Amino acid sequence: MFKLKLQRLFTVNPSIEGPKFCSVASSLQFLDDGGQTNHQIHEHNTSILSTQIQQTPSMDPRFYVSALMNCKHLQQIKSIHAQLSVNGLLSDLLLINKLLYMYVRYNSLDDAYSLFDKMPERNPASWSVMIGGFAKAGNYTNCFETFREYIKSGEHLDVYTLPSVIRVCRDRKDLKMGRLVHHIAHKFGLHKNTFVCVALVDMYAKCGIIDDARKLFDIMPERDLTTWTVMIGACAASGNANESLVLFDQMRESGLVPDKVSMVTIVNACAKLGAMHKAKLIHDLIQTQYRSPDVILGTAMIDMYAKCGSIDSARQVFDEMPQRNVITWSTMISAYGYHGQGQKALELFLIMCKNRIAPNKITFLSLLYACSHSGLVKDGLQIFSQMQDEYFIKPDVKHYTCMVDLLGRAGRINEAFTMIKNMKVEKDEGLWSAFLAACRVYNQVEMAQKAAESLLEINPHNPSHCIMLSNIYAKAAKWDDVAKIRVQMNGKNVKKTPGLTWVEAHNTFYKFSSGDRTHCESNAIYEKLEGLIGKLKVNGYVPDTDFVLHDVSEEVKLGNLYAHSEKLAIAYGLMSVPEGNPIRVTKNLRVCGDCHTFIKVVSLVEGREIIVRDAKRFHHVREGVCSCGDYW
DNA sequence: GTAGGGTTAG
Repeated sequence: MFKLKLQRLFTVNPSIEGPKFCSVASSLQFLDDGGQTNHQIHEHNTSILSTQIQQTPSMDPRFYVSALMNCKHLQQIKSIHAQLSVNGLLSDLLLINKLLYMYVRYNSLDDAYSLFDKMPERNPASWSVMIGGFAKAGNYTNCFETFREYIKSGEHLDVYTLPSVIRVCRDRKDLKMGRLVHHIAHKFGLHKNTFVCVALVDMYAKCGIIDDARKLFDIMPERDLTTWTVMIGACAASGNANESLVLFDQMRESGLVPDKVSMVTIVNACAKLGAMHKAKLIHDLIQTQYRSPDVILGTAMIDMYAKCGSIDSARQVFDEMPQRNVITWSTMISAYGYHGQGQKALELFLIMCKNRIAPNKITFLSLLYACSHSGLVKDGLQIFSQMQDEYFIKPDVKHYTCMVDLLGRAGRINEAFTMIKNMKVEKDEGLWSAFLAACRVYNQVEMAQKAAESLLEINPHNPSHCIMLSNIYAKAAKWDDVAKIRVQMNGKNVKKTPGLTWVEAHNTFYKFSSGDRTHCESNAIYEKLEGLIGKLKVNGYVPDTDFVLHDVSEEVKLGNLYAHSEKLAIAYGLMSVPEGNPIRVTKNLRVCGDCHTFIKVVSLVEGREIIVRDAKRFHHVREGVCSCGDYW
């Protein structure tokens, strides 16, 4: 139909060629795309179009502008470019800028630059399009270089260029350049522009300078939805998701209504925090505003509920979503993984394949992770082969790490080591750490030493490697070696990250550190804990001092264990969370083995469900049994 | 011609 119409038009107007032809063709295509079926309207529009072309002089640059805008292929742009050359129109700045813009839009930066380079004169738009093009393409060197030329050229700097350049600084985490651009913005009086400020806030935040980001945010003359959203996301990214929630409320109080993007940002903050009470409130808010979430928002909500400990709510959101993509499915598979439901992850993968959703690298990573955390060694090995043989996805170091973890947890240390030796991709810290952790569980001191040496070679400054090796020596009672590492660590000024646990009660979080006495009900908490441990011992709980990692006497070891942050948090949870409700606990590190046993016995003796989110996964503990199957 | 969104090993 479309072809026919074009042919007819061409017969009526044989003079139509090049850009005019493109323009007419695109317009007709547009009419077709609009589902316009009325034949008469078609005829009418077609005739208006041809009359216009006949009446307008062919040298009018406006024609070429509209023809350019209608281009659908790079080849069309090039053909118009050639026509402009022939007609001597390459001195029209507006037209060249449009051409430049189209080259950038169709990712042909070489064409764009060769045009830009030859331009006899340029205006700020020319610079901005070229620099923005380099920025979007991730061509940092050319972006900065062209920006430098722009500044040097003495041409007026308008507001459009800066955000692109700042975004590049953000992506490269180039704080030095970022500060320089900030300085330039001041110099040209553009530092109060909202677009510039938002880009700067985002840049500082992503470079880890959250204080500078916040200062800038606080003094901004006007804050729109995007500004707030950037700041809310920045807080969550810098580890202060609680502040994100505070800002979100302030934003709403200021009269702004969150859109989908800001909802996604706050949903993420909630996921980071693991705050179930907030998750429900935000879900309600989303439901009042939208009939159903879009793919991105829905996916974020699945992740939020999963990370807040409710795999059932996550699945419900998943089931109710009108549209899902590979990321949605992968998110749900990951969720089953860190909730220790490997079998469900595998089942979901089968359904996903039946639905003809093509899995990607991350889907497989989530599957392998799920297998490793549920002890499904055979399935994991099979998935690993399937990924390569059926889907032709090459494993990267993360997939190998999962495999090493899978084999290592199952005690198949030699197989894991063979895999590491034979793999063709570069080995990193994570890979060796996974292997080292397995060596530690199975007391393979010599293998552990190999791993630790590789680790310290890759990164001599990472304290956790030193701590891990010291833990292995401690477990093997090699106290001399422990002492040596401790001395090394002191010399390097490396310290162990302190363990912290939060418990959710009275719609808020209470934080505990090891041996904490800062809570106002501290005395009662210790009393509760003491009574609890007495009760537990009667039920067969024996403190496991293997997990105390200093060379101290048994008595002192017991004392340290006794006041671990998770024990204090759970004691307080028992006091303050109403009976019948689960106790929700979040720990910044992984739960130690003794605390894990403690939690299981508490769940049995007190008849309480305890949901623990540690640095890597969830433990659902009920009636003395943990969902991780003691396998974490 | 300029700013903000989802999954991922240890």
